[in-house]
Amino acid sequence: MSKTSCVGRPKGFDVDDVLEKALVVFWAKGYEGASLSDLTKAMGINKPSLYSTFGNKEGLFLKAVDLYEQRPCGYFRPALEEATAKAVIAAMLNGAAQSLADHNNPQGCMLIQSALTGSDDCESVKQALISRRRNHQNELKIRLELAQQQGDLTTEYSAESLAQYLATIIQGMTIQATNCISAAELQNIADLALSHFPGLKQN
Amino acid sequence: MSKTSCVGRPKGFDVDDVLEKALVVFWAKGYEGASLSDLTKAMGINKPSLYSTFGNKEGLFLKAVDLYEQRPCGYFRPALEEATAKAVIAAMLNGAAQSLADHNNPQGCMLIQSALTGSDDCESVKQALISRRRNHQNELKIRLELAQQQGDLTTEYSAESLAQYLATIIQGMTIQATNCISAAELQNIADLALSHFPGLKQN
DNA sequence: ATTGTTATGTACCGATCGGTATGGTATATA
DNA sequence: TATATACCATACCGATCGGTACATAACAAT
Repeated sequence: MSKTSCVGRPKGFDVDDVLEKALVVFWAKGYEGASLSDLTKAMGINKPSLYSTFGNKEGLFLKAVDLYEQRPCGYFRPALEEATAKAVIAAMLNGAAQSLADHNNPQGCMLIQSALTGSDDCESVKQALISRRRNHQNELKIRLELAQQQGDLTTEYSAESLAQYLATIIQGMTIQATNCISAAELQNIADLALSHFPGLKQN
Repeated sequence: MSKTSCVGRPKGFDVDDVLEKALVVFWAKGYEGASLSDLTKAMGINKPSLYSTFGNKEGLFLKAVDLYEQRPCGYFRPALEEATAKAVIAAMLNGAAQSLADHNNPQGCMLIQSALTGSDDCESVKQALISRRRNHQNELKIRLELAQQQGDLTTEYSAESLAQYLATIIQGMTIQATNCISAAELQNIADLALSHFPGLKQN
């Protein structure tokens, strides 16, 4: 995408590498809680390098969010690929439980907690995250509609309602994950949710 | 409680009144997102008055959180007083749906969103909110244990698990409420959760 | 009216915020 | 080797951050 610059002094750092470092800082401290000195320290570069590469703080954050959604340990997209509604929902809940309990990562979900509140300056970032959350829920709705067509999810409730319900439970789990609860407790929540999820056929 | 000061110049404002104004600002912008100029402007007082009355920003915030939990429109404590487990859970879910949909308030739940992330400076505030969330969940657990003793909640699942599960759903609803969803959608989530809640007997 | 006490308004504090100007340094092309 | 180009380090910018010193204003007690 960005043409490899063939002239001039080469960059002294790997862009993807430092973006991962920035991601962790934003994930843990939020958009406004992460200062530029926090970021540059973690990334191992200084401000002019950051600005020439990523534009500004907001640009860096949005690229970090892109990375967050695309990283291989994400559970959302793979879950959508499961064969049945029950398998999709199980993969979502179990994936959330495992991912949120992973202590190699900051606690909680970056899409939710990094700009839930903030000063007026971060309104655009807040809206960007809300939009991503809604997009996720919509992708889930489309998958559940397909399940209803394929017959492995009842039509007692609309796919939209069920997608919203599942999204709510997962969002709740992301908050619980910030409350220092154990992996077993998170898994227990996932198990309860799956075993009582509306509209699932027994297989 | 605080003895009425009978000497010296009287305050030019009502303490509870300005605290309510501060509460709204913290609720909407979070602890760090709310600046002192935001606060003093909303409260109609200036900084020395704020500091002499509330100590500092953190003291003001904690007193605002106290007020948040005690205000008459809170649904949590009244729900605990309901007669049966099903009535308690229904009151929680319906109360959350109605409260979160009320556009006279900022979106979402102050206990969750006002310090979910932030700079290192706000660690004590974060912990204070986590502690309050856990206390709420514990009060709910105790109520559900009573329900199990009284026989209107099965013992298939522990009261602790069920309290955590309900807390998760409500916390998820508070996030959904920040995503600009409608009152009807929130109520629909509450209805789904209640009709599929584990351990409830049919009455 | 004087005194003691408390509240208020203004102006200020050092620190940090996000962001940038500048000059030196390292590399590819010619 | 000369030159153009891009990166890096430092030092700096105005604005805002949370918090406070100080003088004045308003009240109660005397």
